[in-house]
Amino acid sequence: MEPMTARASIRQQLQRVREEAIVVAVNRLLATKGYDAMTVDEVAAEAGMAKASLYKLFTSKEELAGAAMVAALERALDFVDGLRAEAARSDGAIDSLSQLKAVTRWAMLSQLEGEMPALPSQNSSLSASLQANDAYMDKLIALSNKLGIWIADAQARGKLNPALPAELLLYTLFARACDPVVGMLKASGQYTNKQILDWVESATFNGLAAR
Amino acid sequence: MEPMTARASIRQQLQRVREEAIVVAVNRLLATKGYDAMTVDEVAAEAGMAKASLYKLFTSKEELAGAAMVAALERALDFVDGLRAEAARSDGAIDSLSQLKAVTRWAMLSQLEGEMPALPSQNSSLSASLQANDAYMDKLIALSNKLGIWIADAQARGKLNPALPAELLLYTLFARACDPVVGMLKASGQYTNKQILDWVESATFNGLAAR
DNA sequence: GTCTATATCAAGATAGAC
DNA sequence: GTCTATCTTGATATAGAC
Repeated sequence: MEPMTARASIRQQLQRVREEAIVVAVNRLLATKGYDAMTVDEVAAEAGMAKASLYKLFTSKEELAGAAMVAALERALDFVDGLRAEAARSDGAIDSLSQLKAVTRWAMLSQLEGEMPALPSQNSSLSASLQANDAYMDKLIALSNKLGIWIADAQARGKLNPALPAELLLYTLFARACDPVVGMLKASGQYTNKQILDWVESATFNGLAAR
Repeated sequence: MEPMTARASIRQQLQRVREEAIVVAVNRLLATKGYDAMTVDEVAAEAGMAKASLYKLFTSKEELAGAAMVAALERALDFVDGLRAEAARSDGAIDSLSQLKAVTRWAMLSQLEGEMPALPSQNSSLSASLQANDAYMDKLIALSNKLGIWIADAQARGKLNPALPAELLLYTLFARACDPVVGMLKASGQYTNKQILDWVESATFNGLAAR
């Protein structure tokens, strides 16, 4: 009996490694080309296996995208939790606005490095399947809740504009994670990543108008 | 000879009407579903003709999209020219920042009404063909130049943040025309169009942070 | 369990009748 | 000039050998 479970465990680990390779490939392709332009052939090639093998682990292209989106949300949640832990250690020296700015910068940097899968534009066939994906929805709601707490706090303290609905603030932060402006500035090739992040952060929180 | 030219002119007008019906249909579909999800069958159905007839007037799906994008840029240029005329009449009472805000609101309202075709996300097969489309590029550059003049003026007068590169300001205004936040707020169904426009305009120019 | 080869299908594009 | 019917292609998904 021991050998059997050991063998099973090894198999599971191998399978897990292959699954992760696939998810990484999907993530990169979603970030660079988007869902529609991504083909399953490309995913298989990049993950180093035949397409049929891939379909043993994931039953559809939509499921592939779902797994990559879940992984991206997990990274975001990890980052947010890291910030919370840091803030707890710093004993109140880090306010919620700084944390929101840090998440925004992290998301934009991920985009610049080709690691942030693009949000499904509404009406895509993808968005329907994502909304039916429990793992995805759970993570999305968890992330929204954690950001929502910071937003409410920042508004209550007068750091974020209290006249704006919290919903708009949340959506805007999500939108920055796949803001085309970031990619356009990078494509122009004249600026460093730090400049781009500083400017877009400034534009997001302080606005385009002079203060 | 007269009858022939008269007949030809009538034919041309009929053709033109049909072309416009097609462009309107493409525009609506691009605004609601995006390029990839839009099918030529849908376009033909919505324009009220067979697909083969449509292909007599436009040689490819990419050309369809190009024509719709050109029409959208022409609407934007018309609106901008209208603002310039108005400002000329008002004798300096309307400053460039107000004009930029007005264009932004107009673009977002067009989006809310399903009349603003979505910008091609980079790396799309569409963006390559658009960059090879002279009519499109001419209008795009013309619009960028006119907005660029307002931007430079507003920065020189200290109305727009002079620390931000003009390129970022321009890209940001274009991005607002297809900002997913606008659609998400509308989808929530709780807000009027005016509220949405006011809030997103405020977020864009004044920032999310309290002033 | 993995791969080669193939089925299936949707969508862009066209032929040919009228 | 317009339409019906068809071609063609590219991509998702699967069958079956090993």
